[in-house]
Amino acid sequence: MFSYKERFKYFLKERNLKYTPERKEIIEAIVKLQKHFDAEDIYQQLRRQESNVSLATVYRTIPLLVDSELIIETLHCRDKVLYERIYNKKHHDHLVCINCGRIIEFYNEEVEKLQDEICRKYQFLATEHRLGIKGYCKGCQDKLNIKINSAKEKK
Amino acid sequence: MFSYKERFKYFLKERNLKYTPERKEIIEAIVKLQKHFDAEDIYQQLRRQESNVSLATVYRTIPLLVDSELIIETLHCRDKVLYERIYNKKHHDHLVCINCGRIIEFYNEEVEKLQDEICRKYQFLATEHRLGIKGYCKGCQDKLNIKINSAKEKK
DNA sequence: ATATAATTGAGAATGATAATCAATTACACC
DNA sequence: GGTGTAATTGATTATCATTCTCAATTATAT
Repeated sequence: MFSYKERFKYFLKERNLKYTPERKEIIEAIVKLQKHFDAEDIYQQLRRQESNVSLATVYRTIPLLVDSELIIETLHCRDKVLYERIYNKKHHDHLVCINCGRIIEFYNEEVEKLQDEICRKYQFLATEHRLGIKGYCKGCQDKLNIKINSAKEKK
Repeated sequence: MFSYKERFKYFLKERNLKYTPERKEIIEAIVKLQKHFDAEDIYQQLRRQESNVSLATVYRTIPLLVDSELIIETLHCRDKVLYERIYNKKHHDHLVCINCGRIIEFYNEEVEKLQDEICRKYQFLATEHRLGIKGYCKGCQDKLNIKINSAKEKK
């Protein structure tokens, strides 16, 4: 199993692209980031590790990271695109609290199987799938005093 | 069962908001739009029906339409937010072709049940859920000569 | 070492959406 | 049916994430 850096290097070579110090530093930043992050988070992490890679380069590098399957676009949150690392990670889906922003990850084998079934039915070749459930986490339900079965009343 | 217009009127009254000619025209436009649409599509439809409602008002009205559960935000496509009507419509999910943009709608009872189960497990109160599968539709698979099991090679 | 295509940073451009504000208007109350 | 007031509107400007431009630089194949 290759490291993120090795995998990226290989991907770049495969496409006759260059492995630059900037790309190396971005990979190093990505690996340090936890959970979900956006372009600005990567940029901030670069600052933290004394790197001067520009935000433009961060934006330019993101599609390469996505294509090389090191990260994936997961959610849109407040007009921002959020990514997460996927290399050597198990696929999962998300529960997103619309009140506090908390993200709960889950994996359900049955859901995966059903998706395969659905794709077969429509002769669809899936490259990616995403199940996102939005609502209120337990904490916020209590805080807001929302009762089960009345989510629709609450805004 | 109320019409879109009646439902919206009622919603506005409930909140002490006004039922203006502009809002009436927007509702009329929404009802005429097929499938998925964005703010600009609503604006164009308004032009078609001789209405001069401004784009600003369209943007301002969208959250009201969402809150009143007449439309729902379905997908992000090329930096645009797409909506669709949901009042008196059955819930469904989407298969989105990343080559031609075609959207296939489907409904799967099992998936719905599993989602309820997952929410129960995490004590999560769902207000909305979305299952989006991206990939290649049959037509594009043929056109691009993509073989099943090699989606990952293709970009 | 050289050639060349890829890459970079800085800043300008884009484009969807949101905010501002003065003028207008719906509607609850009399 | 008038009145008062808070909501609404159009026009315009602002915002802000993301993309583009371009001249200068650099990685790498030969």
